[in-house]
Amino acid sequence: MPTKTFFNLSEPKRKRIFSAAVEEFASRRFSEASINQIVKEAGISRGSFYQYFTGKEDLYLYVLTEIGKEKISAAVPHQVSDNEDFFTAYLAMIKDILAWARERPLYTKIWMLMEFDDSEFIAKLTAQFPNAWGRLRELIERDKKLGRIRPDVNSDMVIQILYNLNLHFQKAIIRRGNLDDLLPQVEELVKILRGGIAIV
Amino acid sequence: MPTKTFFNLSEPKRKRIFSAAVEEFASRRFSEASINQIVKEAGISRGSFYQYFTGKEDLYLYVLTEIGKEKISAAVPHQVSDNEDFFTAYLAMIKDILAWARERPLYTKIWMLMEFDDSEFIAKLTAQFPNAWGRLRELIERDKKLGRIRPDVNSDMVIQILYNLNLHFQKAIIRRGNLDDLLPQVEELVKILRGGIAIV
DNA sequence: TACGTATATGACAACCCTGTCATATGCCGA
DNA sequence: TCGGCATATGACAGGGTTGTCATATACGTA
Repeated sequence: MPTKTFFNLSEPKRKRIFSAAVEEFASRRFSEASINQIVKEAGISRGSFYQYFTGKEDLYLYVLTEIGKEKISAAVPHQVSDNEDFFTAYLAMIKDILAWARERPLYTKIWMLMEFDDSEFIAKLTAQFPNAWGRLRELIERDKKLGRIRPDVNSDMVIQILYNLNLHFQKAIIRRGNLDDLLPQVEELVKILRGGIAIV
Repeated sequence: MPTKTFFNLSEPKRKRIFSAAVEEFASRRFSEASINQIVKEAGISRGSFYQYFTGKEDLYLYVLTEIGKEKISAAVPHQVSDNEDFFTAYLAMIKDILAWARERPLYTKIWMLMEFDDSEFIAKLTAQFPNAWGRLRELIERDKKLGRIRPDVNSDMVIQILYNLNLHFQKAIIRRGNLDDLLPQVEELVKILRGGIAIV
């Protein structure tokens, strides 16, 4: 948690620091991110930084919290009804995420880099936050009971497939800003997931 | 390529350096690996290192070449016959990899860490080597013609699914060195890929 | 033995990084 | 105006990294 001193700062200054942090954390993994770079970019002195935050972890947590706040207030949580099956719910969710990725590419990149950081701190962090995929898992279980999904499939594996492919799509977005040909790909993925690829 | 001086060295000394390099490259990504650590472990001086190799890249390339030599001489390349379909071929490939991983855990870890390194050097390196996934793609195409795989599925998407899940498994292995529960997971993945999860 | 070549060495400069701390400046109320 | 508190600063120490280079030692041959 940032210090009282930090919150006493003027909003422009706070935003300057926040932006600098976002920029750094979106370009390097947490473990490689440099406080030096951040203070330079934010135009504050090294000493000041340690008067605002106890260290890099503190700042990172603050950035994540702020991003989370904005995301919650921005995203309209997708409502799932009973006659909407898992597949369409997933597609809707993906569309939400893709929209968010287009709107806030830096935030998305921070999230992505977090995925590829093996530091102790990041491991602990991701372990704490229960992700959105948990809700999706529940949908699979529900559809199993409703007779829409084969009860013998491993729900976790399905989530793993979707989660990792999602990561792949995000990577693609960041590389080449175009996301028009992405939705067809997701639809292709859903098609394969739904019916498999083998001829029986 | 290492210098003439390096190859003039006694075999024990060469092996000592090689082992130290393997150990370092198996515990940190290439970009994070430290020459200091390697020379310390190998018991040679910093100056000597630069008399053997032009730099870290040179050493890394040498290590990869040596590993490649050993792999080629050790692994019996898996032969794919016509009556063996894509799924069993894929499973066989995974089993080969797992066997190799058990035999040479450090080499496998080097290969895994390479996947998660975004440095320029590693990007160029992996771009050069045509990967095993290309061959797998050909198998899918073949099975489409043989009427084993639905011709309307996107082969690239199938490869993407396998590749990204593979990446995920790698990550899990790196985090907690256990690879015993991997095969069941891969089998579950194949099951889903084969027949899908929906009830029609 | 003596000399030239091959090999080994670690100090060095240069460049990163972090966290601290004595000092300086700003601000506000008495 | 003056004191006291809040805030800002950058030099500093200590740690890491890399690549170089003058020097020292070993080795082999004449």
